[in-house]
Amino acid sequence: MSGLREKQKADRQSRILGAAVSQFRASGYRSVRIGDIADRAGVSVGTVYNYYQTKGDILIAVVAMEVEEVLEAGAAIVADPPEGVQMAILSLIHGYYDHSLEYLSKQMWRSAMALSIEAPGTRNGILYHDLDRRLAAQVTDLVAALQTRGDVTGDLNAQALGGLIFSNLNQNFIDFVKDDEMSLTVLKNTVADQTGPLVRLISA
Amino acid sequence: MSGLREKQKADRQSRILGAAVSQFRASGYRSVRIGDIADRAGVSVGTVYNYYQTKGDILIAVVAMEVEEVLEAGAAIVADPPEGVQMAILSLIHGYYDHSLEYLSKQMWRSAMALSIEAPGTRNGILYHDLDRRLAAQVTDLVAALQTRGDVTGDLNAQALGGLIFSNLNQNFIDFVKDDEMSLTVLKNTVADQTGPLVRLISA
DNA sequence: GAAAAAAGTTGAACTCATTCATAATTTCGT
DNA sequence: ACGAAATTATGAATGAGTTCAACTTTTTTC
Repeated sequence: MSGLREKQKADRQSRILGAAVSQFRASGYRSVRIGDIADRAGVSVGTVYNYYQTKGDILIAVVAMEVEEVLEAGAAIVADPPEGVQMAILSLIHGYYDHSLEYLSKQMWRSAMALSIEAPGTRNGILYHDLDRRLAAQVTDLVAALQTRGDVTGDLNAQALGGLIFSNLNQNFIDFVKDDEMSLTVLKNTVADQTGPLVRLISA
Repeated sequence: MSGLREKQKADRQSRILGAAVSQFRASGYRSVRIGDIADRAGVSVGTVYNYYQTKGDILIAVVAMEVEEVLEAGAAIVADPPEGVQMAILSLIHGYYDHSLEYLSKQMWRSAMALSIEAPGTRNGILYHDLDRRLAAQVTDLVAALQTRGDVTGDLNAQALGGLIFSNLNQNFIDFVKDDEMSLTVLKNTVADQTGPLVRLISA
């Protein structure tokens, strides 16, 4: 008979998250009030705070879902990269970008990024940073895999190259979410342009 | 007879900015209340809002001071770059980094970055973005100058290379301000490691 | 099965950025 | 120099995230 409480908890947690996500997407993170989320989830304001420490926590939970899926798709590419350095690297990056708006809108990404930058020491900031770190590591893994396969010059530092490529794809993604008018196509082209020279230079 | 008002205005504006900067540096942007700034500046809360539209405006005003000076120092390097691609690029980057904490603390940078990301369409966001854009353009200018001098392979796209280098120095700077423990030395070393391979590859 | 203990829910109260109607001050016309 | 007009200063009121002491519900104990 100890299952009731757990069931109610899981139920409430998912109602709160669901209410939050749909309203964040519809009206933007900022303009959704905790009271709105509470109403839609059928709980009180205080209860929302029993499940998520801050409003930002709810947002970061969504980001985590998104990035976990992105990482999973990326792992498949790293395990068996397409032929050609350019193709391999770009398909990883495009995989990231194409999935990025599955759960989150640009506005939500902006708020999440802002949160993680302003409060890096909080649970949220750390969580976000860790996701970033894992993405960067995955890019490095891909470079290393291409080196092993002989596609990338062996004497180059995979760590450094991975960091360089990741910082570029990340920075361009930031520019993308900052500009509501910018399309995924433009984002991809910009990154292709910027990593293009590098890719040609490192190809064995 | 029409000078009194202007003098008072200039005086108040600088008192407000001064009060804000010293308190931001001492206690961090977030924990300083508008009332604290008003008290220290000898004006009312409402008056602070007559001079700056939001709390963030005050912070961005400081960022602008900082970056304008950085750009000025950078222009001198672009006009007459040190010998060697590595040296030239790193001295520009180091110039940026070394000046970056003149007026702003890491905490203040974090808040400013968060502001600019979350609200890119506001006056503040646009201002910040413009400063970023000018920094990226300066890096591109340096690459182009090095190409003209024959230090960098001529057939490479200076715009793309500049973008790549800038995104990397910017991303690493973000990591730097996010980590209170990280020293300027570590920051410089990381960037040197990551741009190193690239620099070697593009040297004529 | 009832009462005590534990866990969870609630919404009013608190803080702080921002607004706005009113009051004070400076400037201008005569 | 005086009153009207324009500009600016003021701080109480508003709105939203967050906290917390009192109240409910679930679980455990006997």
